[in-house]
Amino acid sequence: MSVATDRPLRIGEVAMAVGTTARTIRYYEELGLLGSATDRPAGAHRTYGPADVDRLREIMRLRDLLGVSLDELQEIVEAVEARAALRVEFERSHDDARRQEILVEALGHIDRQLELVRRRVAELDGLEQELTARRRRVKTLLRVPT
Amino acid sequence: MSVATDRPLRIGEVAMAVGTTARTIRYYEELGLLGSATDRPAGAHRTYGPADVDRLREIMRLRDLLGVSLDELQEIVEAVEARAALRVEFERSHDDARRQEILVEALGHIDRQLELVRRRVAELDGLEQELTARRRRVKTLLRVPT
DNA sequence: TTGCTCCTCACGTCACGTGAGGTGGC
DNA sequence: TTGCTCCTCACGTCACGTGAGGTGGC
Repeated sequence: MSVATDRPLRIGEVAMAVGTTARTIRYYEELGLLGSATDRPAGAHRTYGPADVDRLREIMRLRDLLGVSLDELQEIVEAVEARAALRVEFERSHDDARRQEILVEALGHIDRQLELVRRRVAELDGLEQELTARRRRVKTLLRVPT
Repeated sequence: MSVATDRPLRIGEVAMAVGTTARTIRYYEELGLLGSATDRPAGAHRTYGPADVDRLREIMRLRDLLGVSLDELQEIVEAVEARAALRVEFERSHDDARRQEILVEALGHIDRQLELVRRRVAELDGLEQELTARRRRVKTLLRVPT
């Protein structure tokens, strides 16, 4: 779907792709949410790969949909990193007990996020119920079915 | 469920009831989201009735669940007011054509809000799908069913 | 009268927006 | 070389948080 060249992207391209601004991306880097290339010379352009784009997209989705502060996001991102690290360890490990441990931990991370998502959905469902109830009342008064 | 006295509430009580702070309530009043008692002497305590509490609760819900800015909220609140005014007019009117018009307009307001709510729910559903998919993969690796 | 909550400034903070002035890559 | 996007300060803004100092009602 996207342009399939693997050429590194510049900050403006990334911003456009994920629907934000360059300023926001720099800000997230400053906060440590994005992890900057440590070898970038002062004043040089930032470059990004597909993994960076995915990561930013996920951060923004959590921010928007769950309404968490960037402080809380920091924690979530750390958990995501931890999961990635665990994944690598998992792939390499041949210790079955350790592999089990890693999976259980990963499950915990996922379940905590699911909790947040489901609570939100429930709240939104409540709002939707109310709105549809109102809608029905108005419709009834209009004498037009459904 | 709540304390059933109809005694007017003070700002701290309202804040506690709806889960916010006095500062926020004053700020919303300043922005015109809440409509202040124009006859309150300078320095006198603010008082609130049940209708005020309901209104604040609705504003906060829209803010949190839909993630709209207070600027956009302003518009929504105005729409809510308009609807209330139309409701009064509707009750009093004996002109059937006018009554129809009012209902149609009310329907439009409701449908616009439903649109926002449903879009959000769809986005959250997407996120939930992804998380449950991940969960399933981990579970499979753990060799524990569901 | 003593606490408590309230009041009004007013400055601080978080998550960016928005220029100002300058440098770097097709 | 000319545009364009990028860079780094740095101040502005929105939605409040947080005292500072003072007044008002059970």
